[in-house]
Amino acid sequence: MRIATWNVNSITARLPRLLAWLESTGTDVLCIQETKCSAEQFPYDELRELGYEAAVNASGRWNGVALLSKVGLEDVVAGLPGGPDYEGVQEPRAVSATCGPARVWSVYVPNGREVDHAHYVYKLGWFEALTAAVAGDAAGARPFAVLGDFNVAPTDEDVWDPAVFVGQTHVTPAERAALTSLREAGLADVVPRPLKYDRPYTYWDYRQLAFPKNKGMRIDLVYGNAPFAKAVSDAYVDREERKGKGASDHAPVVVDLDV
DNA sequence: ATGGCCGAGGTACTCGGA
Repeated sequence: MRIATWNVNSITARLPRLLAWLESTGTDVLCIQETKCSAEQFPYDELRELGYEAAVNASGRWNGVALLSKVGLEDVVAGLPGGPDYEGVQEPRAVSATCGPARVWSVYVPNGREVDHAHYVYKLGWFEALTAAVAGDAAGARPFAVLGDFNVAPTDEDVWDPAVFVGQTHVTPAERAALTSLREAGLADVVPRPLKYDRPYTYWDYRQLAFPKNKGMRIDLVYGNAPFAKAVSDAYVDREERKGKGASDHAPVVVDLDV
């Protein structure tokens, strides 16, 4: 089974590339972030024609997540149970379902904006609720994984120049400790291989030629429990999808499982 | 080739992204 995660930065803007990519890769399950669409705008029909069922948690121009599956989509939960509000709103940042042999979450963790900003406090609270919500499945015998845009670079090796990020979000000890807590709950960082260069970055800013210069970050992560991690036969970042006109600023992370 | 931001809402420009 092939499972992947991709922050598409608007499913409407990305639809032609998304459909072509799904067909060319034969992906069975895709976790999508930043759909940036309302529930009504979601392209169910186009995806159904390619054989995908969809579970969607989306409410407009910001955020929004989805799960696509060709191998079944059962017991869908929209949202993060026990998750915090931001400015009084439960934002659409999580959706989970059982896809064939695996239980899967698609998550779009809050950005945080600036260290100690209210959004940063929200980000840490969101991680805390996520860890509590997944603890049971993480310790279970069924293959289980949380995939998505975690908005944290796990180590200094996961940013193109650590000096540039000093004092900024995505690299702080508190954010990295949140990832450590997830690992302590039983999830392992399934690190993909890069298709070029030495580091498996998944995000490159649109500005200042960041992609051609490989000024990237690894912030799109696959956190799987032991049965999931044991089944991984390959994992890679599809940087080809970051090329050219009409690309997202994130590349897909693809994981092949023997299940 | 991979090239100096992009997308949504709404129709000027602001917000969010990391």
